[in-house]
Amino acid sequence: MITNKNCIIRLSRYKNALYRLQALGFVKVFSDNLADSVGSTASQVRKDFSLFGISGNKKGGYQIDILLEKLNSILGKDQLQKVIVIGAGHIGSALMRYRGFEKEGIKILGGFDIDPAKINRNSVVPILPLEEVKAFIKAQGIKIAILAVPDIAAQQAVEMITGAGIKGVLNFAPLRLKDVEGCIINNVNLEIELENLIYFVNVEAKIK
Amino acid sequence: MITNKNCIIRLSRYKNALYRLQALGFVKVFSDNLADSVGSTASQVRKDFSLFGISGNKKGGYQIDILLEKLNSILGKDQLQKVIVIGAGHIGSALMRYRGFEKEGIKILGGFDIDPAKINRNSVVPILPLEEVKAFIKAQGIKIAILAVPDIAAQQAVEMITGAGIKGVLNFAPLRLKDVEGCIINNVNLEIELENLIYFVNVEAKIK
DNA sequence: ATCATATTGTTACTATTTTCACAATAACCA
DNA sequence: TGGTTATTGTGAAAATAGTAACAATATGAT
Ligand SMILES: NC(=O)c1ccc[n+]([C@@H]2O[C@H](COP(=O)([O-])OP(=O)(O)OC[C@H]3O[C@@H](n4cnc5c(N)ncnc54)[C@H](O)[C@@H]3O)[C@@H](O)[C@H]2O)c1
Ligand SMILES: NC(=O)c1ccc[n+]([C@@H]2O[C@H](COP(=O)([O-])OP(=O)(O)OC[C@H]3O[C@@H](n4cnc5c(N)ncnc54)[C@H](O)[C@@H]3O)[C@@H](O)[C@H]2O)c1
Repeated sequence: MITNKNCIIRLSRYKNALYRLQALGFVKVFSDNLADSVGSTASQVRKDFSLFGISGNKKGGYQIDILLEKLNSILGKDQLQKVIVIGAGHIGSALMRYRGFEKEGIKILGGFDIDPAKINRNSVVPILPLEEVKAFIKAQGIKIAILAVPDIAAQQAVEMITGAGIKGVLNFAPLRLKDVEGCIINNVNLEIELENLIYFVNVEAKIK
Repeated sequence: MITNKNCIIRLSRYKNALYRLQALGFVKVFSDNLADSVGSTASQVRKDFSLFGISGNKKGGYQIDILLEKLNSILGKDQLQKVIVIGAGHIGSALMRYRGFEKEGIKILGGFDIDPAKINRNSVVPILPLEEVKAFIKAQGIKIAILAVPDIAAQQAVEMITGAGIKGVLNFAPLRLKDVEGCIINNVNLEIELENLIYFVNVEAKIK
């Protein structure tokens, strides 16, 4: 079982590139085409596929539609992925208004907030009171949540939603949440992303 | 010169943890304390420090204030980091309204948009017309930009701002931008982040 | 039908990253 | 003061990730 995060990210990139190639009318693809479109190497592409038992045709490359089917299945794109957002503030609202997730088969079913002023049951993605989140998760069988609450509220929120059945959290609050048994917590820490970028820009500047 | 991105991310985490420890009244810290607070190992902490020539005291651990000074210097936190945002839509606005960057010494000086309706020279972070971006970058000596424009606009936007002196871009558009000589492009691809999380949640579910 | 060629799939190799282990030594204690 | 102990700093080992090489083979050309 593959636990290499970068490898899975590459699979997403291959998938995206394949849709583009398909839209351009291509029916098959070679490992080096695909490598070019995602900025990788042909070896890496074949190695990645090999890890998942994906095979093509000697001299014939890979048939795009079959490849897409396999990648989509690995990535869970053969079923609609239901997601909720906790915290309907700046980031939470931006995510809920974003149309890009739907064409990726990711549907945000609702947002939840403690601030009564944020509640709106009639918006495209309804914003509901936090008290309803547990029932909602259970009723809809939701596994994935995006956490966009202030950092002081994050730990408690995670415990609440994992208690109700959430198995994966994408956390935007800039702190390390305590591991929860049976739940994967991934972080999007934009402060750290920027700090990282700044470091590498400075390093480059020093070389010259 | 260290090019290991994860290592630099860990430095950011150490730094953040050290501020928390300092706020709690601690003056010195041991590698295993620090490891605990960031979810790493004592060996990893000492190795990371060793790579940057940071040393502590045998049996005495590390003095937090000195350590912070060194980490801050490595991470470029000893000077204000000026940033601009291209695209004042949902994500761009959320970022510009976010107060969290300032306490990290990161200041968003302005946003730029092609849509005249978005322009607002009087908001806390002024939103200016895109035509002014080149002059602004040069006048203010800006090196870092956050790109929050629709994907079709992203490539052209990058070329424009790198031409004016931008050396690092944090790109939110879900596509691979062509490398630009002398500029580092890091991506925050939230579709892929979610896809990744979904994969690992599914894998966990299958194990059981 | 045969041959030359292009491309895969996998194994072997290399590089990078993390972990381990322990000598060196500063701090503390009796 | 001398001995004991806790902790660092680092080089060696292990684990992980990525690259290269090439045998196997399907395809298309003649
Ligand atoms: N906005 C950004 O650009 C940005 C950038 C980096 C990190 N972040 C992080 O993302 C998180 C959200 O940021 P934001 O700017 O959207 O903040 P925000 O204040 O705009 O929104 C937070 C929302 O969460 C709600 N909330 C508070 N406690 C809650 C709880 N227990 N349960 C449910 N909802 C709750 C609030 O009512 C508010 O609507 C924060 O942790 C912030 O540090 C934001
Ligand atoms: N909103 C999200 O939650 C979200 C999630 C994932 C990815 N993204 C990506 O982030 C980017 C921005 O998303 P958004 O939701 O903020 O979009 P948005 O449409 O709300 O905002 C985009 C803004 O960019 C401006 N713009 C267009 N072309 C421009 C140009 N050439 N120069 C300057 N400004 C220009 C538009 O006028 C608009 O104000 C997109 O690439 C999107 O795919 C957004």
